[in-house]
Amino acid sequence: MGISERKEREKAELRQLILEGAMEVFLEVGFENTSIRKIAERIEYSPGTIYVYFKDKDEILHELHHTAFDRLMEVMEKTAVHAEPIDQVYAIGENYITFALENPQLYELMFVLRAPMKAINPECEWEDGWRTYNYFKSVLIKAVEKGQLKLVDPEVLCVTFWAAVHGLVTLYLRERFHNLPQDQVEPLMRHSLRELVKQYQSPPNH
Amino acid sequence: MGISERKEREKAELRQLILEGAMEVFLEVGFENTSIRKIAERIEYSPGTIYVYFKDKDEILHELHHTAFDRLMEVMEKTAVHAEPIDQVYAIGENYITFALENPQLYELMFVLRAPMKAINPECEWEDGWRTYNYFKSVLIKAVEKGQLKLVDPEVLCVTFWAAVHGLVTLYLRERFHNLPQDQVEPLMRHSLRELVKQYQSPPNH
DNA sequence: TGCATTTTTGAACACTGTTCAATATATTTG
DNA sequence: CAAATATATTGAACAGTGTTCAAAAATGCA
Repeated sequence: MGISERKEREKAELRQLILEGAMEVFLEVGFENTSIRKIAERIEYSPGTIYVYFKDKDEILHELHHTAFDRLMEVMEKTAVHAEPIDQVYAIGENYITFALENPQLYELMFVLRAPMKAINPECEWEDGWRTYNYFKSVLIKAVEKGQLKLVDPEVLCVTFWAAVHGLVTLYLRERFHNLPQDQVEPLMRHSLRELVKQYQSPPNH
Repeated sequence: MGISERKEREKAELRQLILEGAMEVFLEVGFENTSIRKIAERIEYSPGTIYVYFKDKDEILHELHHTAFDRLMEVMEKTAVHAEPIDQVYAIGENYITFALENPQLYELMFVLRAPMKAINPECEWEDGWRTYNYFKSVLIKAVEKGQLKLVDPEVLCVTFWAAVHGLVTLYLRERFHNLPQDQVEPLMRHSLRELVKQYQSPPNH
């Protein structure tokens, strides 16, 4: 029976079409203005159809958040070209900021908005987030083992660095750096990050 | 003419009543579920009345955000009991985290949500935020001058510390620390902060 | 009391996420 | 091929949202 296989394929294709339309609308008009009706109109289906393929809007946003993580992971893995872990730490931080500033909507979906998290089973893990977290932590551990970072608990290091860059980009994206001269904000953010990592670097031993 | 004075007083009182009702509803049901109709119902007026006293919903949220800053400012100023600026830096950081965790709704209004910022004239300054920012910066400057913090540009110090604690609490409030053992998250956050400030402290001279 | 102002109202508009009986299409059976 | 069945899609309906504005109610003044 090749028919049921074709049907499954078609279902998967329509599901994908919905996600693509959703991503287009989302990137164009932002989270607050993305509606099911707009997505439906974009792909020329009725609003009701979308609910055959997705439980609710949160599930759609969770899927978009998932593909966003794939992109961030790519950006992070590119830093593996650096031979020294400490150089990779700097590179990950810089790329993280760049990613957030270049993809503000995606960034908010991944780390700010509540919606995509609501689609996650409370028991279950936040796999997407954890993948990137653990990648970064593994680099930090290597840097500590090589004596390039001070002997601080890697969990603490990881949370601190992550929170710092997350804080920088979200304060910026949500316009809380409004009073700083706008053309100096991005350099300031990047300077802040470099200085931060520097403070945690091991001092040259005598 | 005492009548027009009384009328003005009554108008101010109703405005205040709306804000109090709005704050009640907001704290009870959160930002996403706060509606003009619910506020109106709470104070037993019709929805239309609210629009006589406020331009739109954002203006109401901006007012709430304003009183929230008054509370945070109180909490910060209490740290002035510390004689040494460096002690005050630690205390401000700790109180900031405590404030955010005890008043999550208010915190999001102040530093996360877009709504209250939309009510601000784009030309104008974000006074509420700037008041607290400058207070913190002045303490940092004192700590640097006293040789308690390393000679880092106070602006960089200020942005870094602020971003770090903001990052910690927002990742927590938006459930991005979901995978960490929940009972260890708050201690971890506070540990992260202490370690951070420690790194920026001046080494003992000679 | 009658008139003029001010204040308050609530229906109406255009949206939102979501549901579900009815319709349309596609597949299988006789 | 035609009828019956199964699947897919629809769009009206529901309860909610922020906001507006003509009408109604309340108040002040002569």
